[in-house]
Amino acid sequence: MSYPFAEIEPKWQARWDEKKAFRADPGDRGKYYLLEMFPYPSGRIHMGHVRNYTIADVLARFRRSQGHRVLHPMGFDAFGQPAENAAIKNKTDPSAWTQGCIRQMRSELERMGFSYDWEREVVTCEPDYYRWNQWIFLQMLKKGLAYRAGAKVNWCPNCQTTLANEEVVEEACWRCATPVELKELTQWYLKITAYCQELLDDLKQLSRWPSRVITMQENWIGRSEGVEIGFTVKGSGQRLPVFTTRPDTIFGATYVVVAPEHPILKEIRTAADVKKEGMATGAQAINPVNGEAIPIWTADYVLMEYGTGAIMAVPAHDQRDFLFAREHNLPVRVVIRPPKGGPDPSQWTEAYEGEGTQVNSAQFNGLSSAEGKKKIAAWMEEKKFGKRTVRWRLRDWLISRQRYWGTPIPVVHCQACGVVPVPEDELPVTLPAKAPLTGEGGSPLAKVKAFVGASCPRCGKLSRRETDTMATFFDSSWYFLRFCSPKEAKLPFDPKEAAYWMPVDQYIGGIEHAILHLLYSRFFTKFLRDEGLLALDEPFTRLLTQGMVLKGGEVMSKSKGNVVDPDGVIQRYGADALRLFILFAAPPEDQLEWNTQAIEGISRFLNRVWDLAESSSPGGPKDRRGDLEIASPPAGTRNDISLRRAAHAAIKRVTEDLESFKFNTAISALMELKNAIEKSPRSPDAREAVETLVRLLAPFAPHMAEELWERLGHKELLVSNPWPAHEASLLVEKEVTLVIQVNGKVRSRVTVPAGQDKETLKAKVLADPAVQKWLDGKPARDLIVVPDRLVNVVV
RNA sequence: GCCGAGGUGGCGAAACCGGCAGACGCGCAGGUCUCAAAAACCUGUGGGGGAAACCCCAUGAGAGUUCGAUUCUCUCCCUCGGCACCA
Repeated sequence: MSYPFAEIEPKWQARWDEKKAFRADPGDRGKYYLLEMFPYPSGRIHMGHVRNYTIADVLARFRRSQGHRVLHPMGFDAFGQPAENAAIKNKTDPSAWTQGCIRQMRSELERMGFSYDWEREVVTCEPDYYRWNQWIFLQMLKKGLAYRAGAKVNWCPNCQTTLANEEVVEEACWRCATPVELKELTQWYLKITAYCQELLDDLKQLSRWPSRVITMQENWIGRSEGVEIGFTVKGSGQRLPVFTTRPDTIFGATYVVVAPEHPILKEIRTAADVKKEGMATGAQAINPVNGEAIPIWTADYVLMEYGTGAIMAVPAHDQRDFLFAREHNLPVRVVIRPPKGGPDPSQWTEAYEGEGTQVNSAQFNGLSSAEGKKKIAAWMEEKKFGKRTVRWRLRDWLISRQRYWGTPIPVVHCQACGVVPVPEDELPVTLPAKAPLTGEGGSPLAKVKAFVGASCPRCGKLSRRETDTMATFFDSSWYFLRFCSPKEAKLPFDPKEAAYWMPVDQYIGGIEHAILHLLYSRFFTKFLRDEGLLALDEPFTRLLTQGMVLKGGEVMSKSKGNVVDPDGVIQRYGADALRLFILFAAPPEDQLEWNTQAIEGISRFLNRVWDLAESSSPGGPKDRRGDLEIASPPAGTRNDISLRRAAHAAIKRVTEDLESFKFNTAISALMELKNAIEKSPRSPDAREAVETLVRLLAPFAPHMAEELWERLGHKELLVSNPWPAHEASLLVEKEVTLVIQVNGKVRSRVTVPAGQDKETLKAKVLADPAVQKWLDGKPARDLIVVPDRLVNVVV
């Protein structure tokens, strides 16, 4: 029979709630802000949530018992398109749908025993929250960091809305995988590119982030240093700047390529059709460094959005140019001689992109290409042929969405005054309760007459309210600040509270947010710092990205039909067993394969801990093995300290493992302690060992730990009990068993007093019959001693 | 192609700073209890040889450094994740 988890789990959840046990109250070891990426309220929690939040909860409980003042909040990222789609499908409205989902998820999170300070709950679709989205937007507008621009934008024909660059994955919508179209639209952007350099540089401060996240952000920001070179069109003299990172190859340019959308094509060509894969324009460009006229081509391998939309082609030293030149019979001129192989390009099968020696490069001949790169760039700048410059891959962030369930963008379009911001004291611009939702395109808000009609804040005339809403990534870019003072009414957050709690000491979430959410949050933090509301550069000191939960080697998903519902597992095994399993099955960053048999094993472990503790509590029943009488130990002498030692070794190990997030080995240490107690049930130290086990178990299986703690006769809550400390003196070994190796192979063992010197050991080891046998009469050449561990006899 | 992470029993995984490879758990095998089964409990469990003592092999493959390598260096193979006409 299992221990009664179905009774004790709700009992302790209610007790913790009653005692407000998880409020962010003072502690004497400083603050600790622990945050998980808050969930999108989709209906039910899934195993990914369980894993994410269990990892965090163990840390929260551990830090609390160490005396930290822990801020561990939870909220809901409640705006967004899925709620709108679900509302259409279920003939309800997004607000009601979302509120229902939140209730459901909140109760599931409570059933897991997660220790949140629910008084700080933040729900982004509440006007109390999104008014501050609008406020932040207006500050950005004032600073020119929010702007409207017409451009070709990514458009998802299925979702009927625009997408940010970050939301396009392999040229398809990140949400529904529909191929993305380009559409010319006037939209709202945030100027994240104003912070390019800082977003890149400050990655260096994030030494506690996983390196792959850093790399992904670096690649996404994509800084390249190069030279913008002033080519001109032959005849008209019109400017045609190109961007290159390889100024050392300028003398090898044999043609110029412009993007098919390049505006210059209108000037130099009359024919309207532009062959995408590549065609000559007939026009020529002048290379400023040598006055040479080279043909201008157009091809779609040159992108209008990057650099200047035009390149100088150096087929000898760029593989794409090389292939293009081969195909169109364009000349190849070598200007970097490789260390091996000659400069005859007709022999080449591919471009040489490495370093070498400058040739065919006028006064720069003979220089190494690395030197040539610097000298030629400097020379071009001096001669005004071009200027050194930096280009970024990162684009500004498109935030307009043509959807209903989001934060209204707080501006008004006036015929006379243009775009006019809604005054701050009129915020929030409230989302109307009802709007005609069809999912068929166009902003639903545009069809709500009462919403659209607004008087211009400047001239008072009837104007049209902006009907696009904000991308929900806006909402999640600063929610961690709102948690610091969730009821603040004058500003998005109280700067004093933020100064105390920020930065987030530990952030935990999925790797899928490595770019979007984390980059946007870093941007917002820097902006709010520049606004004087924050005094820090980076919001998240330490980041843990947990691995995915798989079943049958695949991510759990409805379409694959391999979803394991957390609630079902709780009913069958209890929340404590689920928590323990998910921590034990794999290290937190690794993928985790769901295994029903393994959770049976965890359940077995918990039952045995229960029996051990019960049999040692006053009047408790006997253990199921029937031979334990821990409650009334025989009047034994304390000559055997092995169980005490085991208990204190467990304290040390679990503490260290928790510090370094090694939950799986921490749990195996708990299992070892349990095994040790079972082996010496009559030891006079059994009671202390059991209590230690219960205390160490508390962060992992908090309900069982509280219940057993109470049954062991304690009155106070275990959550407010300090974390145990180990007695170092107990762990000092008086005797050690040394491994004896001969030539690096284990041949024997010897038990000796700890800390014995080499000479004494040598005599002992050489006298060992097994060593004698392997020496076979030969003298020992050397003796390597690793203190209290190993002796290696070298023959 | 570039960048990042990784490859250890039948499975999930351990192994501090270069020092007993496989802790802990699952599974499996044998046993106890039972009319029987399940549950629970006990014992064993990397591969090979041997009656046993004990010996040999083994951390993707191959080399190197070292008294000693899962750990450090080099080459190669494979898996997973991210980015990708970025000039």
